Amino acid sequence: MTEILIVDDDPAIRNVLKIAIEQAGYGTFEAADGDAALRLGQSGRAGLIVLDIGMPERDGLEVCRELRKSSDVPILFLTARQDEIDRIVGLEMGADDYVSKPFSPRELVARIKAILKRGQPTADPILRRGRLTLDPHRHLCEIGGASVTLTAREMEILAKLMSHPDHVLARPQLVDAVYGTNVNVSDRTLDSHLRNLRHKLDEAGCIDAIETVHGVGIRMGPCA
Amino acid sequence: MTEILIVDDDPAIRNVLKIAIEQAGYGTFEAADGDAALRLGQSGRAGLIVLDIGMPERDGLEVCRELRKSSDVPILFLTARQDEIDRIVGLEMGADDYVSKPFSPRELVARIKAILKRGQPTADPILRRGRLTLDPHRHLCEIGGASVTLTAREMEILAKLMSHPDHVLARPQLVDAVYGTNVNVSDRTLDSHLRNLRHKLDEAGCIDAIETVHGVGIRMGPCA
DNA sequence: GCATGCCTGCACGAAATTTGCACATCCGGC
DNA sequence: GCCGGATGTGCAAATTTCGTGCAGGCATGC
Repeated sequence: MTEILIVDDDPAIRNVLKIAIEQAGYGTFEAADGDAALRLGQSGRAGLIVLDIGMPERDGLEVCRELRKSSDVPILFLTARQDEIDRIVGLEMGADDYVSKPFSPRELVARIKAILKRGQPTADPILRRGRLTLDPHRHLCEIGGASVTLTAREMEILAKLMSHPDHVLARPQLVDAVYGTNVNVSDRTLDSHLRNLRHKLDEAGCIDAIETVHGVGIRMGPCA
Repeated sequence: MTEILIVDDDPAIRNVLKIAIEQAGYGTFEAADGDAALRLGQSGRAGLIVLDIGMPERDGLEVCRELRKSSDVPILFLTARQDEIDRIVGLEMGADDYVSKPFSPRELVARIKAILKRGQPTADPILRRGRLTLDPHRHLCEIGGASVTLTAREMEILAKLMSHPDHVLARPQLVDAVYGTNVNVSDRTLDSHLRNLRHKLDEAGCIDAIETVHGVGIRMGPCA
């Protein structure tokens, strides 16, 4: 049976959630603060996490960010204020959906079912690497919460690099990935894009994320 | 039947693991500390090892490092803290996966099945020899955890040597392996590369890892 | 039509590597 | 102990690979 982790600092709300969700046939377990949420979330026990954003100390966004480093568990956000919503609709968090307070239990359960039904295919393969997040499908890139504007080519190159973390990709491989085979583009062109990409990543704080291995190729570094 | 070695200093956790794993149809046997783990692990009886990182005395990382010198048995780490996770994701350890405490037995079993199913094809052929680890695909070289920077040629030569441990390779063979046949490079050139390689390995602590057999060729020594 | 942004890729300087010469050493056989 | 071939070493030229500044070509939006 799928188990759902409920995270909210308000016991009353936790209880409402618990009842609604269990009545829908899912198991539940709870966390009252960010730290506990993180610990339980990382256990892998949860098939989905209902996560309140507004919590003292470690808030939901932060918990989500941490969790995403090691897990792709679906997350459904609970939000109280409109401006919180703005912060999660972006890809930043890798949130799967959100529900505003006050919410109707019935709607909440419906959202949960929808998320679980669409199953694993978290649809868009969102690439993560350290503080760097890339969603090629939506053409979005963020570093530690700040969004970075990339051009089409930059996005393609970065996506290819990120989909093979740590691996050294030869220039021809990269060119093929971006332009398709049997296309003739100069190595200098690739370099130009790499330069722009590096510049942007550097500015956003990911210094030296793209490494050059002389005579071999390009590698996606840690992006600490 | 596949037998799984459970290593943890906490008897309670060992028991949880034992029950979960046996219920999944695997046999188990246990070790309560690093020394025992090493002894049992080297016996070759285990088809997989579940290894706790946080143990007094000889910790899991050290056990893994030792085991890797002589075995490719799959290892699933148990970790309690995030910073431990950081240390194993690198290639250094050759860990196959990890599970955070507290963990759900179900997930643990799922991970075990996944690892065993994916079988041997540990994907990238990673060369190991004593404290020396070489990953040609990632163009990474590590000695006892410290990374060593190699150039393209050095990497090729070392890879060739490591893929024939203890065998003496004639110079022509080495040259062919690196440059392809019917290429004309001076023996002095190979010597130059060997010199640089030796220098780097020495500095990193692997002294005399590359031996010369006068009149015959080059051999990859133990790299103690 | 014009401004703006992106894609390409040329020319050139900067670096990182590779190569191998000239000479010192070493090894093994006699 | 001496000799010739096999190796190791210091060094610097030759080569290969990169990064950068810059400019033309295009497509898009106004």
